[in-house]
Amino acid sequence: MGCAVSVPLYQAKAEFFKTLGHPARIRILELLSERDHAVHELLEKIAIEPSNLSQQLAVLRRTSLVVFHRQGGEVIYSVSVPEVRDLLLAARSILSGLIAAQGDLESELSPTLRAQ
Amino acid sequence: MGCAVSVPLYQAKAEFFKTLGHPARIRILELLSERDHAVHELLEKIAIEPSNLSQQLAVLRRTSLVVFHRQGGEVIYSVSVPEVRDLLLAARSILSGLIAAQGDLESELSPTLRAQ
DNA sequence: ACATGAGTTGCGCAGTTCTTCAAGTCGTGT
DNA sequence: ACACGACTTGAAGAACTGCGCAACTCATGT
Repeated sequence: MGCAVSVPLYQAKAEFFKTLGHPARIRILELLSERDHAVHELLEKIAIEPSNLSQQLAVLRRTSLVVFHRQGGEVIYSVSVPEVRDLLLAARSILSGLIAAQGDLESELSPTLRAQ
Repeated sequence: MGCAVSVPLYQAKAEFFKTLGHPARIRILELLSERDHAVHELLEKIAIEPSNLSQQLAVLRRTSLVVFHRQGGEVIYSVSVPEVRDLLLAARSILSGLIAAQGDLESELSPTLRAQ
């Protein structure tokens, strides 16, 4: 493949991970990877202001991780890249490994974090 | 879901992705997932200030993604969680999908962004 | 035409993160 | 004991994000 990309790949990767680096956005992607949701449905399940939700959706749209379409009065979002689900799962497994390891160390110091 | 958690999992995930959301840190992880590196070796391959590199290493250390040990005069870093490699690969494949898709659309609209 | 529910956008402030410079620590060789 | 290379830490300003409020758009129902 010809292809030295001029926006170096590692920078694109960083951008990509940045868009995943926010609790609300993670939550949204998790919900959408179960099934499509209208904005007001997301709103019921994620406790944030409508405008805030809208902004987070805009971030996800900008990186094309989600797409939307109108249907009657509502706007329906869906994940555009199904593999995102795998990525989230991979992250969870790494994460639980890390937490378990730290838990071992910290269980004496701060028992607070343990239960996941 | 049994599981009300003190640090909700999706928040921990977001934190995790945040630590991946920086070009230098991605670069470091990529290099370390090939083989262990001393700091000055990383410095040769990543064009940033020593102190900056050190800070980014500190971020990765804080989340336990890397570990280090001294050996003579140098400090050697290694990835502590080998699965990180898979995660980076997964990200790359999603990313190249996205870039390919966007490239198709944008090549006619804004040739500006392309090479870069 | 108007009101209403569903979403989005613009803006300003508060809080974070990045980056650089200067100063500090820790080993090794002399 | 001293100097030097290899790193790390601290601090401060710039740059960026996140959040809520108010204003706006758009489609539907009356």
